[in-house]
Amino acid sequence: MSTEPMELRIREVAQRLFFEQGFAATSTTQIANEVGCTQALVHYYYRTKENLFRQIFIEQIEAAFNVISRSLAGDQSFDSFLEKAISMYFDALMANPRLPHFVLEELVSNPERRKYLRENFVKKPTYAIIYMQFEARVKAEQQAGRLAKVDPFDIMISVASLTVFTFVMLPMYQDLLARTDEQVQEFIRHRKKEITRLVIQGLKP
Amino acid sequence: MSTEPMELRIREVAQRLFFEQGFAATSTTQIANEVGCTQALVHYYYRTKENLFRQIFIEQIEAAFNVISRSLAGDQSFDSFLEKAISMYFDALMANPRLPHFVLEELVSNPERRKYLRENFVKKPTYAIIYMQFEARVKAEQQAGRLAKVDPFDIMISVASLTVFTFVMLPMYQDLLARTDEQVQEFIRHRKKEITRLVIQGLKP
DNA sequence: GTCTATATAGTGATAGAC
DNA sequence: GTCTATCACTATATAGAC
Repeated sequence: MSTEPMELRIREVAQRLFFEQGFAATSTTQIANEVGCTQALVHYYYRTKENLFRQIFIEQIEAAFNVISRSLAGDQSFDSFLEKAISMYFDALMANPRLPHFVLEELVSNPERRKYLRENFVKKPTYAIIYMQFEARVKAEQQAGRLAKVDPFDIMISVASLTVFTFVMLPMYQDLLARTDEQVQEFIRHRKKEITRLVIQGLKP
Repeated sequence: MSTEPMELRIREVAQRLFFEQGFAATSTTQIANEVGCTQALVHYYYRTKENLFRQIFIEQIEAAFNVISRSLAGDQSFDSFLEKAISMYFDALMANPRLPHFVLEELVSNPERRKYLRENFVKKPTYAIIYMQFEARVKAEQQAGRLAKVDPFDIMISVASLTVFTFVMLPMYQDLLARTDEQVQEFIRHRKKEITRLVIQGLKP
């Protein structure tokens, strides 16, 4: 039996279920059952299911943006910088493998979530500045002839595609090809190495 | 007013709604409303919602495998081969931009769909042979020193990641950055070029 | 703070009239 | 082949007792 306050327990169980099943497929009744309380209590603390979801969603998006911000710091060579950034994404996501699918699915299928992302992150000067620093860095490398002439935005999208897809496809890999958890872990580590290699080699001038 | 038979009209509307909203978020009542018939008629023709969905899902998966099969034929240089394959995927998906999200989402969130994929495609000798031909081709190129020593499976996954993600992220791009349809089209064409460049450059020895 | 009970609305599916 | 009517179920949300 957990000793945590109910409000927190509800939220933790809700997060796990939203991650596993998505918003639509998770009911407040199921959350209550797994917590061991009544469905009314879920609504007592969070009023609506949407509200409960939003709190969890916001927290996860913030955490993701923090990782991205930190990954762009440092002044090593550009190759080391790319390697470190990709490594940080993979490490963060290995601790939370269902996060990419959860965030992606909600952003893609629900315009309200995109609106939230736009208002609270994309428009925020903090994040705009961070992207501009990345942009400047890329252009400097290109001026120096150390990097292929590729739009910085493309670099970002390509790294995101390769990283996110690795984790989104995990249920398929697990189901179709892997037998043990260790094999799945090994697949992730392998993709991390190959993606790093592909991107660095692919961005050579 | 459409002159097509009801059975077909129901299926077409259902496909559009499943593509736009996914299986869970689409009700047979909504399908009926948009067709202009009663909900009972949907069940008369297809008995269950699951059954209606499966017919559509199967058809789409088959079409996708056909494109993949055809993309692996030919005996040009490996670079031309990669370029042609990626080009075919993009052309097929530009005519059907919501397909990647639809198929991915259902495969990721529903074990039954993966089971279907496994039984009917992955296990089928036809497709196993096609993959082995691709594998042999890659290894030959590597023997000849024209290609980096990368697992053929990694090449497949990387191309899939980059291609699929381009289309899955479209609603976000549209919402956050693009204003017109033409800009979206241009984004897709741009990514097609950049992905082709990245993969070819990234696979150099 | 936690419960029981319930209002309200929506779902997939079927029976039976025409 | 298409409709109306309805069943059994589940959902979110709230009112009110303790």
